[in-house]
Amino acid sequence: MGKTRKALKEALTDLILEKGYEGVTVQDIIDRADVGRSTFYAHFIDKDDLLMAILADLEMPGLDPSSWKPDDPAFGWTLALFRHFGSVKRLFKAVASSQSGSVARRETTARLEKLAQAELSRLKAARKLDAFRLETIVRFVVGTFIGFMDWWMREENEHLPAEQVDHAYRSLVLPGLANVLELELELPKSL
Amino acid sequence: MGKTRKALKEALTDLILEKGYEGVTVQDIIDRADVGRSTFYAHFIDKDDLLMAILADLEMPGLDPSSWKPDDPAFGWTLALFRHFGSVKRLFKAVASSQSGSVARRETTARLEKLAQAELSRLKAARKLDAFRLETIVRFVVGTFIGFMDWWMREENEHLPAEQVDHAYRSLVLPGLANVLELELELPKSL
DNA sequence: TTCATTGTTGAACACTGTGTTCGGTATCGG
DNA sequence: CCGATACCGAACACAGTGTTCAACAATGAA
Repeated sequence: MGKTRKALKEALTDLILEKGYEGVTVQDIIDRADVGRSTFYAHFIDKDDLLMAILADLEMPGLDPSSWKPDDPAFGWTLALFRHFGSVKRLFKAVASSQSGSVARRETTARLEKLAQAELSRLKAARKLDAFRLETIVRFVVGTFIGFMDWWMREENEHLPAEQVDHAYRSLVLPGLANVLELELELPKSL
Repeated sequence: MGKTRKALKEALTDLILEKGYEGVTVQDIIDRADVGRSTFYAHFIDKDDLLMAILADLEMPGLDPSSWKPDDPAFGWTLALFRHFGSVKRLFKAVASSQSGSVARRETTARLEKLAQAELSRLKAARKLDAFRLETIVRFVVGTFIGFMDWWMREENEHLPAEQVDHAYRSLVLPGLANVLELELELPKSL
């Protein structure tokens, strides 16, 4: 349960979307959640801590590298990722928007990097790469993914279906991977 | 001149590198610069304003789209950009590191987007694109560029020559562009 | 030199926001 | 009804911001 915790998380989510993370004060949060000041600090260390709790609510389910099969298409799971984040759009916007900044962003990035890492070591082509190049590629894959998420979450693009975003992502990112990994990947073409 | 202004800019640059933008207080700055509190506010509105002044010091010179010739190679100027930012590494790290956050980052991004925009409208292939796809591509080019800069500025990668960073950037980014623009670009291969 | 201008100083202040403390109240299972 | 647990909110100490002001220093022109 935790009715109070939930109220606090919802309050912060709302407020971030209204005026950005930096602009929200603890007072704002407890007013909105209708909760006493000391109660807030009984549940969370500070504002950042509450943000992390919200972040935890958008865990990525079913994106477990251990469930991948050897001949799944390369990076075939990106659509599922876009779909998942799309389904928790509101939370994602609050948590990963450029305003809420670094805290949550680092977390998300780290998780995605593990995914990409796993995918690359699955593809035999990655064997040719030393740790250094591998890290470059991982950052490229994840950085662009986050970039597309940011772009998708902008008001003008919100309405786009996950399929279209994924298609754009793959059109722009996969060719570069194919190039450096010396792999053949199915490339979508027109944007 | 502006001896005081200079002292303040140098103080903030130092301090950001030491403990991150958020952690620096106005008191820290004026102590380091050996300047009175009121003097600080006589010169700058606030900490952000001072940061912007530092940012202005890394203007990108000679990267003027109007100097490009019609048959320059596509995106041939990225090396010059990497070189330039590399030459003001210290400033760049202070100003654009993930810690100093959004303010400066937005500025830099906006400038780079203008560059990329200009380049795309120079390439005849861009004619086929509507504003929507064009914006996607611009964000991709600039987002990845900033991503590479971030990566380059990490302690472990600092020593890399601009040429190598540019090579990695082009290897990963250009193929995607070639794909969606239906262009032939000279692609560097191995990372 | 004298004088005015311009830049600088630092103490004092009001203000906003943080995180803690504590006595008191509400709620609820047993 | 009891006691445990959660919650309340006022009060507080603290850190940081941005402003104000009277006084001081440096410069340079007349």
